[in-house]
Amino acid sequence: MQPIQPAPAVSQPSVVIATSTPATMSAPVPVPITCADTPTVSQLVSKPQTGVVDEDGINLEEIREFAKNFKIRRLSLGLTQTQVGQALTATEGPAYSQSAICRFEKLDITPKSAQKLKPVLEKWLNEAELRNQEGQQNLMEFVGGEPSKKRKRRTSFTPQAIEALNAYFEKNALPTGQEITEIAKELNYDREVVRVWFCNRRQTLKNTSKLNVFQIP
DNA sequence: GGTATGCAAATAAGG
DNA sequence: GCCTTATTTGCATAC
Repeated sequence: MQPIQPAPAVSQPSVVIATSTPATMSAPVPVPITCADTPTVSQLVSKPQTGVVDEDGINLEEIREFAKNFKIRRLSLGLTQTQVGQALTATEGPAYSQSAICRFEKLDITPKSAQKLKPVLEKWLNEAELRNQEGQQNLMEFVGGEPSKKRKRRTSFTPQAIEALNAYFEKNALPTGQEITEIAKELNYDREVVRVWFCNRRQTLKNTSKLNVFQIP
């Protein structure tokens, strides 16, 4: 079919934050170049100057408390993050992965996300504890439900597909609808998936070149 | 084998 | 419908 090309040399969007300074200069500020990075709950909560309530009126202290408790209660039920994630995907409400549970427990998420996730976890955990009281078997039934779900599963492109997409991108970063349809057909991916790929690719390209502007020569 | 995390796919919102 | 920009979230894999 198609011989795999050596490498299009499309430099990966590695976020290089230039901190390497000539030995003499001692930088008092850690790393000020963060383009619009929304801070996580844990970052905010560990900052004494910010109160317990953030700009959007989210009670960070309450979330921190709940997250801590959630973990304790989850472990008491003998459940893993993976199990909780799977169970959440089964019950109604949004689906979440093990990563999401992990990030919530660590508060490695924005206050907004935490605020959204908290009631979902709260409700689920209460239900799980109730089931557990009725017997271990009951809990396991509750945990192991059917998949189904809202958010589209993340597509994993094959290395060959990425290579091909990058090749198209280098020729034309903004393909027309018709072109997208053809590329999708050619590579055998959903048209929408391909369209979003181009959007994301343009975005990362733009962001990385923005970052480069700040790099010390 | 459970948890943490980097990268990037998917989504939200505004135009 | 499609774009951009900002953000959320999950797969894959390192720890």
